[in-house]
Amino acid sequence: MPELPEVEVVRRDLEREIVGKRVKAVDADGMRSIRRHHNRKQFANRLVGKKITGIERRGKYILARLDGGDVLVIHLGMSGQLIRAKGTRETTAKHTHVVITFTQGGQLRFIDPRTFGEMFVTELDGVEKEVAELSHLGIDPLEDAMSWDNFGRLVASKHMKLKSLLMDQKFLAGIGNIYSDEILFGAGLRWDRMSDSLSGEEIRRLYRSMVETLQEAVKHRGSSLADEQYVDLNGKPGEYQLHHKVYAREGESCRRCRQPIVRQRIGGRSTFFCEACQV
DNA sequence: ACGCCCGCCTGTAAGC
DNA sequence: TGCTTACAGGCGGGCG
Repeated sequence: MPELPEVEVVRRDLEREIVGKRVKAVDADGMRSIRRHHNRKQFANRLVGKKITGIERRGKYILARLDGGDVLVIHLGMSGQLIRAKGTRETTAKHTHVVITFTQGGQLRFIDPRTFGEMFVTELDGVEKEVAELSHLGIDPLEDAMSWDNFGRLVASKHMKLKSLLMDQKFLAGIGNIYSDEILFGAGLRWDRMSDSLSGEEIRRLYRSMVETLQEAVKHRGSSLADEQYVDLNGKPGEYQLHHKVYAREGESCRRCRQPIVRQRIGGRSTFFCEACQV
């Protein structure tokens, strides 16, 4: 369940590790992970011989720019991992779907048991030079700086429960189940508060909590939970789970008021919050 | 316009 | 012990 902070950690790792490298070979084990392409050869052909010139992020998507203008887009889905390998001799993990080998040696491997993730190569579109396939994405909370009152106007323009709004990728790109709960705790707001009911003070708290929570999570290299797969490019788990205030803490005492954290299931998903601290 | 369900997936763990 | 069921949940699509 990599969300914005986990994807940002991997982006930074990739920036250090693969920028400047040239693709020598591409192996894909089937079509599931590269489903936007016609076949494996077509996917490989758009990568082989290309040099990686930069790594960007849009919400939960990683964009690896290639010389020649194309972009390799990567989404980790629920269980995707990008892992650096020294070479072919390193044992291949189960569910490895794509292996990119560089001319300078070294590999980038895409491992994804649940196969919700994907990779595709596309061109940059139009004057804006954007990825057309990602044009539906909303504001990136860390990349697209904006004033809190502008944020407030956007929030108030919707009539949605706060958690749904935070997780709506068309509105804000990058926030999922873990960080929406953590952000709302930080803001002292319940998940089911309506977005057009917030006072100026509450808007400020929400905006501040969103930015600070995501930044803190990046600092601690993201969240790795017992039942999830997230690790960085070197296979190392994150540590932000140790700082979670509510997520996966049902029955444990609130770090602020000592009352037990409550779990509610909404639409098949778990939501964690403190009934005393969040109003 | 929004809420909610489904289908896509596999690994893990709890329940019978 | 071994099978079945629930759960984890991002995302797109469909329906009310």
